[in-house]
Amino acid sequence: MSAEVVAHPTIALLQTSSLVNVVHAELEKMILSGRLAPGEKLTELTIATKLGISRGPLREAFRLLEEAGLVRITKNRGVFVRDIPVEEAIEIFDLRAAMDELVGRKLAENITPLQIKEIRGMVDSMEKAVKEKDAYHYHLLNLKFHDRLVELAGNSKLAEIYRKLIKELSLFRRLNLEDGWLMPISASEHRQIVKAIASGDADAAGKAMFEHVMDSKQRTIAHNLRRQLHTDSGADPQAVKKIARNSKTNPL
Amino acid sequence: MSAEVVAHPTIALLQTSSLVNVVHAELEKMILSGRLAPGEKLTELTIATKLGISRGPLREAFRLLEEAGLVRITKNRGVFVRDIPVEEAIEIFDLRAAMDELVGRKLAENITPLQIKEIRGMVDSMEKAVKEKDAYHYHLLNLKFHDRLVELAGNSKLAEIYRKLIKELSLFRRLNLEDGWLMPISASEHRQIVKAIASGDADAAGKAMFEHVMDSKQRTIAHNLRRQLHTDSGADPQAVKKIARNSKTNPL
DNA sequence: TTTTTGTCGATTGTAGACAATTTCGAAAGA
DNA sequence: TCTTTCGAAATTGTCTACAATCGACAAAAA
Repeated sequence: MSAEVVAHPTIALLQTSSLVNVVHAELEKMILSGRLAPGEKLTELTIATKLGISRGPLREAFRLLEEAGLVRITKNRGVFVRDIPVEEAIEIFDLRAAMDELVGRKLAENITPLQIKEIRGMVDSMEKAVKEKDAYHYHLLNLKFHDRLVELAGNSKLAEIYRKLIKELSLFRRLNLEDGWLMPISASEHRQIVKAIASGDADAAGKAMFEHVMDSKQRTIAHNLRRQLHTDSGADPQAVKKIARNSKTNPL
Repeated sequence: MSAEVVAHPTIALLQTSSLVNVVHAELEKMILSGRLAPGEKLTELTIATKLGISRGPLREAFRLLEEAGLVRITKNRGVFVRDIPVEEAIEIFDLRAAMDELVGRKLAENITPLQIKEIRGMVDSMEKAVKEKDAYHYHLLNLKFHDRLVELAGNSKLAEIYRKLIKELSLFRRLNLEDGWLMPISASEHRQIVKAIASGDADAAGKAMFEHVMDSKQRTIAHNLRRQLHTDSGADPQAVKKIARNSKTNPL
């Protein structure tokens, strides 16, 4: 008979993680944290040497990142951290809004009292961060809050795709971290979302989630356009206005 | 000044497609067509030799397929065509239903008369296939119909993810091709979808799309369970019933 | 000066070799 | 007969080497 499998952490790690997995995770972390900036070139030999591995596994990790939308691979040119254009960010926000609406509906119908307590606690933490004007901590809590909501909705495929979208989005909005003045608004919306979910009103919960994401989209896009106007003085104001308008009137 | 770039087909092909891309496309085709069946092992050396390439590019192609959810890679064990479990198929259907509802809403609001004519033509073709009892042709037209609808919805990210989901689903439901007796039902639902879209009623169009996918899910799951009961005589009827019930009462 | 062409260095694409691990069958033992 | 053990063959993981391609700069031509 087979003996009971006792997972020793180190052994389990060796069994599951190849160089490809480790490198993939490491690169993803570096990209999402911004240590590798959008547009930056990832030279194979440089990175491979830095990590102490050969180019083979690294190239495999690159392919994983490519399919996930985090890097762009151009033949004979190399690998670059992807730069998400505004249009794509808008599309992702619209898609996310739709998915989150579903999450809200689903949660309003199925959430347990214990889970309500849990997410209410997360909102409390976020309001605490607002009071302390800790934008970074708020940012992390915000991500965790939405991630947990999607997880609780009970469709793992939905959660998987949602997380992928969030990762891609973070390539676009990282520079948005500093807009601390928006935290109070965002926080009150979270409070409202939890309230709607707890009330069991699917329509209200779905609407609250949808609106929250669309508001977040407005804030992010507007902030980004403002920033672009500052840096690229050559930007076409007409085009910018057009994008801003579309981003408002196309809720998907 | 820069001369106009005239794309010579062969040169363009060489510039864009590396071995990895070609092999990736080829393997995907083989998986989706069923020539490589779910659960089947993909031995590196065998395939590399058969394709006349080395293992390096092949392994990179495997990573692309892995991230797309078409194969599963287990360390030191190898690469296997993924076998989509019923639970996951159900999740995908639910997700698809939600996405298609959005597609319906969006189309009802924005579709042009020319586009209406186009999709109406596709429905005509499908009804023709029904009359001729050409299940295979109907299947292809059906895929094309839904793909086109998503494309017309105007959110490329949505379309991209939708297509990915369809590919994964096809790993589950290929065996469903022969349920020819359901074609008339499906076809009439298509007719109704186009009608709702053309009427400009977003709610109706969204609902028609949603219901169509959920019906399709019911048909597919039921057919699959029936089939499993035939082959695996050891299946637990209780569990089957439970799955069937959940698949009905959890519209996401 | 401006444009074109040629060459070199750097980088990516692919192949092959070796090491590490798993699989499978045969032999030994219960 | 069934289980266990052992080892060879098959397969995957990783590395190194070589070929193909690109980008940049210098030299030549207009």
